[in-house]
Order: sequence, then structure tokens, then C-alpha cells
Amino acid sequence: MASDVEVVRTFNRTVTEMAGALDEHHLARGRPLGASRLLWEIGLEGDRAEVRGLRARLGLDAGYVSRLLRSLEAEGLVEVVADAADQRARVARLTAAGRCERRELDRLSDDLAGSWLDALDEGRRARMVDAMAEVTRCLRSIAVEITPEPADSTEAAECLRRYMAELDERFDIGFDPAAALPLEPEAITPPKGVLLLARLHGEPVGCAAVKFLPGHLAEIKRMWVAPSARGLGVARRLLADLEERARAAGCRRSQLDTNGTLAEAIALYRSAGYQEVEAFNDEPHATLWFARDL
Amino acid sequence: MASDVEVVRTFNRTVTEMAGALDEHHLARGRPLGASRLLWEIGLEGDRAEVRGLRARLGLDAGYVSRLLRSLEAEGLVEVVADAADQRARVARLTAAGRCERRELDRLSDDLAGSWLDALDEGRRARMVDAMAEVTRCLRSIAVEITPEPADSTEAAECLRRYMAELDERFDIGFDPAAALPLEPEAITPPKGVLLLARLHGEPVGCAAVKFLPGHLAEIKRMWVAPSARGLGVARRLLADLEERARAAGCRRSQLDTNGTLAEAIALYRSAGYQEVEAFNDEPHATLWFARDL
DNA sequence: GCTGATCTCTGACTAAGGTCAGAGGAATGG
DNA sequence: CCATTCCTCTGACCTTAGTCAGAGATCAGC
Repeated sequence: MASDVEVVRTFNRTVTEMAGALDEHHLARGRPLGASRLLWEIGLEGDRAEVRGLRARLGLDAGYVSRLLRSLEAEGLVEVVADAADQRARVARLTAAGRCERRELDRLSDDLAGSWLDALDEGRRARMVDAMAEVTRCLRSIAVEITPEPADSTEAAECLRRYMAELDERFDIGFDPAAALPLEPEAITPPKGVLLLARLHGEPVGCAAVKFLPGHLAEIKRMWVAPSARGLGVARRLLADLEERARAAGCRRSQLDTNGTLAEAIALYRSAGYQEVEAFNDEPHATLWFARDL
Repeated sequence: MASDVEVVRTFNRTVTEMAGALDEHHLARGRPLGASRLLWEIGLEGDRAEVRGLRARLGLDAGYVSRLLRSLEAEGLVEVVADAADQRARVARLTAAGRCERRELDRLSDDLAGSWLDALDEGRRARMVDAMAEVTRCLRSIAVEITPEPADSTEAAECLRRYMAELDERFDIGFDPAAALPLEPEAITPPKGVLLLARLHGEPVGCAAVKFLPGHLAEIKRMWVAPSARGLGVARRLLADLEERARAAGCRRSQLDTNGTLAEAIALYRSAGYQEVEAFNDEPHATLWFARDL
């Protein structure tokens, strides 16, 4: 009987052997593998990308990226031009040949995946695809990092903006920030509260805040998870983390308001031990109020 | 809704990012990664390994392995001495320091696996482990290659030896090759028949043979799968491959004998369409006879 | 005891992947 | 407009990983 640790190690060995080896040899296409990866990344959205961003995403040295771009330019696959907004920065853009080559890389990856699928009978194939989706979900979940964030940072602002945009879309009456109860940055900044950001490979994918109120009371605010990161248990972890911090701050009860259209959130609150209570504020967008003892 | 191909590609990307990156940086331990891998492989069984075998298992150039061994020797982790049986060949043996270092590598791998497991709650963890085991099984299954093999090759002989050893262990009365109906190599060599070998990363993990008889009849013989490769659908593929070849040789019916203690084999035959028939030979070890139309 | 094959080792070489220290141009804050 | 910071590029350099062509020792068959 293999232990869990052994299963994970065997899995790692098997997968890196099969996926790694094939990827490297099939996708190189007569150029260094790094160049192909860079080409693929440039074309990821809109066939153009800032050099700075490429460096950050691929975690490569500035000199190295520059050199790779030169070699892609020499192949006629990309053009590197100055950024219109900032003449110091440069932007890499795929040429027609570059777009074509990138499609070819995509096709090769599809073929590799297809060759795996074709090698299995139907039942096994379905089971493998399900299992792969589950592993992907779990590994993404593991890669999510939750840390406190200054309430006025640009990334926090971006999360809160997306949070409100989503509420505006989902509420029947829309979401009017001016009508909502105000939430001052200080209220979710230590020692009066805290804002947490969830990040996946550095990208913000969720936020949640708590403010510590008089009477050993905590109030959960601004709980949001990006669509790309749903189903990973991020909201549950954010909530548990906030509750832990509230407990550490001396709070003995936690409350929150929400809206009946947010079914997933409500299910989460219930399963985390929250029970419906009387309205404790007059937030115009709220239709449900919950609380639990910490 | 993501297509199967997309699921596989996302899976590959996610896994190689997480497993590959961590493996490489954590396991290098201040020496080239190749050296660590070689060290690990030397200690795989009995803390010693033939240089020749290492080369074959890792698929590396002779000169390269020699150089890696020199660097491990310089670190005091291995000793390379001449093979007692063949003075040309050499054997690498872990020193005390080498065994210690290898345990450390093992510990680091365990820690990485453990850190993944610890990051998940119990339910998710169990689902991930199950899914990883399933993916591992499927990928191993994909990696199994089935090819015809000369009946007198050393690898074929080794498979047949293990096949008989297993029968001897499982039959109540043991297995006596001398008492069994003889099977001449020519009978399972084209054009009179064929022997198939299943290999996983080059290692033989199974065999099966068919002999073509008069009257458009085929007889399946020597069906065996190594314990390490069971549950991968190897036997089913071997059987289907043999039947295909029998059909191509003009056979219209396939028969085989087996023993009641071989439950998995019997289940396979039944699910492949075989039905029990009257005894068609006097093989002393057989208790059941099956046949099907092709 | 000779011949050819086998096994390992060494030296020479290559490509990939990456690091580091400036140089030079452009932006920003005062 | 000046100093500082930011961004990219270039040249020099390094390690890793790997290939290839012998050389030298040994073995197996005759």
C-alpha cells in the first residue's frame, strides 16, 4: 500500500518524464526552447506584449530576454518597437510569420495532447481527463498565496474595482458605490482591520477584508474571488484566515451582510457555520445578514 | 467548456511548472542536477549499480556518465571499482557519505510532496492523491509499447521464466515445465505464430503468444503481465493485438487453456468475448478451456 | 595466442541557458 | 535643467548538458 507521499512522488516522476521530455523536443523547432516559449508568450494576448511584462512572467534576466528577442527578430517572427507611452520601454509584436509559427506551436502541443488521448480507450480516456482536471485544480489551489495587503495599493484597488463591477452585473438593481455604506481604507488597515489578497503566480485572484468593531465584534467585507480562480477553495481560505485574525484581535463574534443573488457565497457562509440573523445595518444592497461565534 | 485536449495541455503546463521547477532547484544541492539523479539511481537497489546499467536506465552518453561519476567520486559520495565478474565493466558503489546524501535527497522529495499534501484540507487531499494515482496509471499505460519479439531472445526468455515462476507459485500443484505441453520456439515465430513483448520505458513487463493451427484456428499461449504493470490494461492490449494478427493470418476462431486460480486472466477472457468450452487438449495444468470466434 | 568485440575513460568540442556589469537613452521629481 | 531612476541593450563570462572520436584495457571465440 503506497503512502500519499509516495503517490505524489511517483506522479511527479512519471509526469515530468513524459510531459517534459516530449515538450522539449517537439516544441524547439530548430531554435532554443526558450525562444519558442517567448514567442508563445508574446502571442498570448493580442499578438503583442511589453518586454518588461515578458521578463516578469517568464522570470528571465533582462539581458537574456533581449538576446532571445534579437534571435526571434532575425528569424523574422517578431518586431520590437518602442512603447508609445514610455519611450524607454519596448513592445514585442508578432509579425505575420510569427503568428503563423505560433499557431504551429499550438498545433504541435495539441497533437501531443491528442496522441495521449488517442492511445487510450474511451473509458480510460474519460477517467484520465477527469483526473487531470482534478490534479490541475488541486495544484492551482496549492499555488494560491494569501497575504495581508495595504488597503490603498494598486492591486487592492483593482480587486475592489472588479468586485464592484461583478456586483453591479449580478444584482437586479445594479450596484451603486455611492449608495453603499462607505468603507474607509483605515477601517481595513491594522490595527482596526485587515485586507487580504489572494494571489496565483503573483496575479491577484481574490480579496477579503475584516474590520474589528467595538464589543469584540468582527465584520467581514469585500469577499471576492476572480472567476479564473473559482472552485479552488480560495474563498474558504480567505474567510478562515480573516476569522483567525479576528480571533487574534480579540473578536468573539463575526458578522456580514450579503445579497440573495450571491448563491455560492451564501452556501460558503452557511457551511462555515454562519446563521442568518436580523439586519444589523441598512446597507441598501444587502438582503441577508449572517453571523457566527468565533 | 474546455475540450479534452485543452485539459491535457493545461495539466501539462501546471504540473511541469510546479513539479519541474521545484525538483530542479531543490534537488540540485550545489551540484549539477544530472549528478544528483545519478547518485539517486546508484542507490536505487543495494547501494551499487553497474555503470552500463546506469547508462541504459538514464539514457546518457558513456563519456558523460563517466564524467559525472568522477565528480561524485571527487565529492566522496561514490566509489567506482572494477566488476569482479568482468574486469572491463565497472561498478559504482555509494560510500557512507553517499548513502547519507541520498537519504537527504529522498527526504527533500518527501518534503516537497508533503508540502503539497499539507497545503490541502483532508477531502481535497484525498481527491488529489486519487487523481494523481489515476493519471500515473494512465500515463504508464500510454508508455507501454507492444512489439513482436524473436521467441529465442534473452528478454523473451526472461519473461517466460518469470511467467512460469509465477504459475509455479500460484498453482496448488505447482507448475512443472516438463509435464506441460511443449511449446517449440518455431510455433510462435512467424509464419507459424508470433510472440509479443510489452515494454515500459524499455523494460519488458509482459508477454503473450499465439500459434496458428490448421483449420483457421489460433491458440493463445503464455499470457503474462509483470506485477509492476498490472492495472494498466496491458493484458487486454496484448490479447487484442494477438487476435488482430490471428485474423490477419486467416484464423477465424481463437482458443486458449487456463487454470481456475488465475482469476484476473479469466475475467479478461470473459470480458473479451471468450466462452468456456470442452477441453481441447490434455494440458495437465489446465482446468478451464475458452474459445471465441474472431 | 590472435582477432574482433566490449567497456570505460579522456580530451576536444558544441549548444543552451543564464548571469553580470556597464552603456546609453528616456522619464521623473524637485 | 539637473540628478536620479528606469528600461533596454551589449559584451564578457559561466555552468550545465551533452556529443564524438579515439585510446587503453579486457574478454570471448577460435
